[in-house]
Amino acid sequence: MSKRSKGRKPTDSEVKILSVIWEHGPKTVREVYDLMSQKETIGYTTVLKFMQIMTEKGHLKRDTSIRPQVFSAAQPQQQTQRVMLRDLLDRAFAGSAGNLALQALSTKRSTPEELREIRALLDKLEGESA
Amino acid sequence: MSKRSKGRKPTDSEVKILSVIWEHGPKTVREVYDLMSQKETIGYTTVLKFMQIMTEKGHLKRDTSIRPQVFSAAQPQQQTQRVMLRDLLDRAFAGSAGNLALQALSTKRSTPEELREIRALLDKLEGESA
DNA sequence: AGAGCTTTACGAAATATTTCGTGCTTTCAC
DNA sequence: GTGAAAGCACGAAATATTTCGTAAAGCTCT
Repeated sequence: MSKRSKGRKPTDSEVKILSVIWEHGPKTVREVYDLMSQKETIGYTTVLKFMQIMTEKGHLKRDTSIRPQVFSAAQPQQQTQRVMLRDLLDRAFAGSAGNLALQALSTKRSTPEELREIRALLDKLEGESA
Repeated sequence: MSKRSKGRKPTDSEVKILSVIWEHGPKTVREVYDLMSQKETIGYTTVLKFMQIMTEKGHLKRDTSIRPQVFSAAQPQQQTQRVMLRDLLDRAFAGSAGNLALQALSTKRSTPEELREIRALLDKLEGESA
C-alpha cells in the first residue's frame, strides 16, 4: 500500500458489499453471501476475504465477541457516498456539481418526494447566495 | 479481456486523460503530457501508453494521417459521463438519482446559472408526472 | 544523405484488485 | 466428549491497471 487506504474510496467490489449492509443492516459473512448470491455467482470465501480486507481498510468494523461475527459499516453511508461523489465530480465533471446533478436527474426518473426535496434545497442555496 | 471493453466505463487514469481532451479539445500525446505534468508527476510514455490503450478500447480515436497524431474523444463527453454516473448510481445509490443529485448539490457550491437550469428541469419533470 | 530530436510501438515490471483453495478453529447436536 | 458442519485466517493464483524502458520509425535541418 503506497498510500494509506483509510478514507480512500472503496473499490467497485467493496461498494457491492457496502450496499448490502447499507440496505439490510449489519450482517454476517454468510448473510451477505446469501444476499449477493441471488444476484451473481460468487464464492463464499471470496465474500469473506473482501470483508476481511474491508475491515483492515476501515470500511467495515466487526463484532468479534459474538460467534458468527457481525460486520457493519465503519463510516456513515452518506459519508462514503460523499467521498465517491466528490471523486467522480472532480475526475469527470470538472467539479461542477450542478452539471452532475442535472445529468443525474435527466437520466433517471426520480420520485416526486425527491424532486420536492431538491427544490427545497435549491431554495435554500439560492437564499444563501442572495 | 474477459468482457469486451467497449462501452465499459473508463478507469480512473483514463478519465484523467479524457478530462484533458474534454477541456482542451483534440490533442497530441505531447500536449496532453504537458498539461498533465503541470498537476502531477507522470512519464511521457505512460501517457502515450494510456492513449494507445484507450484507442484500442474505443475511448479515443486518432488521426494517423497527420504527423504528431492527434487524439480526440471517441464518444461524446456527456455519454461517457452518463455511463459513469449510471454506474455510481446503481452501485452506491441504489439507483436513486434524486438522492445522488441532492448530495451533489449539498456538497459543493453550484453557480446560480446551474441552479436555474436544475429548477427548469424539475419543472419539466414534475410536469410530466402530473 | 545522415545526425539528432521527436514520435510511436512494444514488452514487461510494479502495483492493485478479484477470486478462491486449504486447513485450522469454533460451535452444535448427539 | 466427539465428530460433523460452519466459521475464519491465510496465502496465493488470476486478472486488471498503472508505469516506464528500450528501440524502431519518422521528421528536420543542413
